[in-house]
Amino acid sequence: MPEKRTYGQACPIAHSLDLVGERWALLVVRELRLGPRRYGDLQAALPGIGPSVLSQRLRDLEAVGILRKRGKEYGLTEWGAELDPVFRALAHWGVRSPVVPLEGAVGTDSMFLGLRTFFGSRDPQWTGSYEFRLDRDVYRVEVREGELVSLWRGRSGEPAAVVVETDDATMGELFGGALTLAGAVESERAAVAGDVSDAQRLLDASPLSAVR
Amino acid sequence: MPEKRTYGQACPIAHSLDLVGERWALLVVRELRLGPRRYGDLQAALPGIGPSVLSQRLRDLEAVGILRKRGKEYGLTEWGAELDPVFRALAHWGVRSPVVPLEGAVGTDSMFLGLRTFFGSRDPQWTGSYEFRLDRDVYRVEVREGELVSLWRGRSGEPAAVVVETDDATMGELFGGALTLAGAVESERAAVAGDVSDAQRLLDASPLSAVR
DNA sequence: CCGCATCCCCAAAGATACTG
DNA sequence: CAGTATCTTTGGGGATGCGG
Repeated sequence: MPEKRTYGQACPIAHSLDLVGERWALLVVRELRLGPRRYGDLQAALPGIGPSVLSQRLRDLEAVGILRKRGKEYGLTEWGAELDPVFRALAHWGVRSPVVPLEGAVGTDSMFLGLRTFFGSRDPQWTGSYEFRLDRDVYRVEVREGELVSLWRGRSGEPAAVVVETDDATMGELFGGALTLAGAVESERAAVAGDVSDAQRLLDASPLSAVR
Repeated sequence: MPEKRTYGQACPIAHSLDLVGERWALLVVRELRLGPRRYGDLQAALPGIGPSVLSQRLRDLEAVGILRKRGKEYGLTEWGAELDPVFRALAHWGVRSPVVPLEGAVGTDSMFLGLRTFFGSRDPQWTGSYEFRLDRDVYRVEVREGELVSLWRGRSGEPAAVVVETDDATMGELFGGALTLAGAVESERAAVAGDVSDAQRLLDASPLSAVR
């Protein structure tokens, strides 16, 4: 039995990289940040990973306690979820990259993860709950006293104050600022139950354009 | 010419990993966090890396603008230095790892990087400058109004208020809390010019034991 | 010496096929 | 759908060598 390949350093950074530094590992974890997913979901979200590598990563990450398999779903453990600051730091650094700009289609997960990462508001007056029903997934967002306190895939217990129903493409335009929610409702590309301008506020709270 | 291997995703996290996600890449950057180093220094600090991989990483990291070669020294660019929050996040996560505890000798760089990462003090009264002369390297630390404002390898312009001269091993014990600076001076394992208790305060400001 | 390039070998990743 | 099995390709680890 060959022993696992490691950097063999006492440094906590090297240790972290021993755990999540393998190719694809952090991207697998990223896919679970908004909630549990199944094997097929991960494979679809990570084009190019190949089934054997995905299996390997899932096994490794579970072995060290970053994720746990429950039935057919893989979900982050509490400790795995604590990688959040790492993702935040990487994302904040990455968007400032002078290297060839990012291109390609963004999935809906990425949009909401971007909201979580770049959410900016300290308005203590602002409290609200939002639900976005898209083509495939539902996202639930909770803002309390100006802080984004929770953001998950899938509907939550109690109903949200504002419910937005639209398709993935329109959602992208809404997050990108190319379209306002009022405009989308006007052209019947979105339906809203609740306060439209309140939901618009949430869309504006992720200053993606301001960062680049 | 085969085009570079990339995750090919628009996500800023994936993009970051395209830049620093290759094996050894982040550890090379880590070695430069306290100041420029030469090829041989890096090779010595990264046992097992192998010369070709090190060359490759240095070339790649320079190509994307994370580091720059000046004469024989490799140093971080401003953007490269902005990876600091990533290292902080990784270190904070890594020390909480439930996996087999870190073992092995820690270099002096790691000790001072630990100080930078886990420095905890908000005492606005505290301002001071410190120089540590060890076996091979000199480290310069600056605290202003309770904040660690600078920490570099090599001596700085003006002389520090407190100068500690000792060997690497003793320094490790000092940071680990196994030995007090007063005790080290007593047993002639360290020599101090300036306020001993002031320097001790700095050593105590990195609550390594409190973290685990 | 130091800073690499070269070579060889193995382990990990990519691609595809296949099975419960 | 959820993976395993197999094959090929690529990249990393380690030793050696060579030029400045």
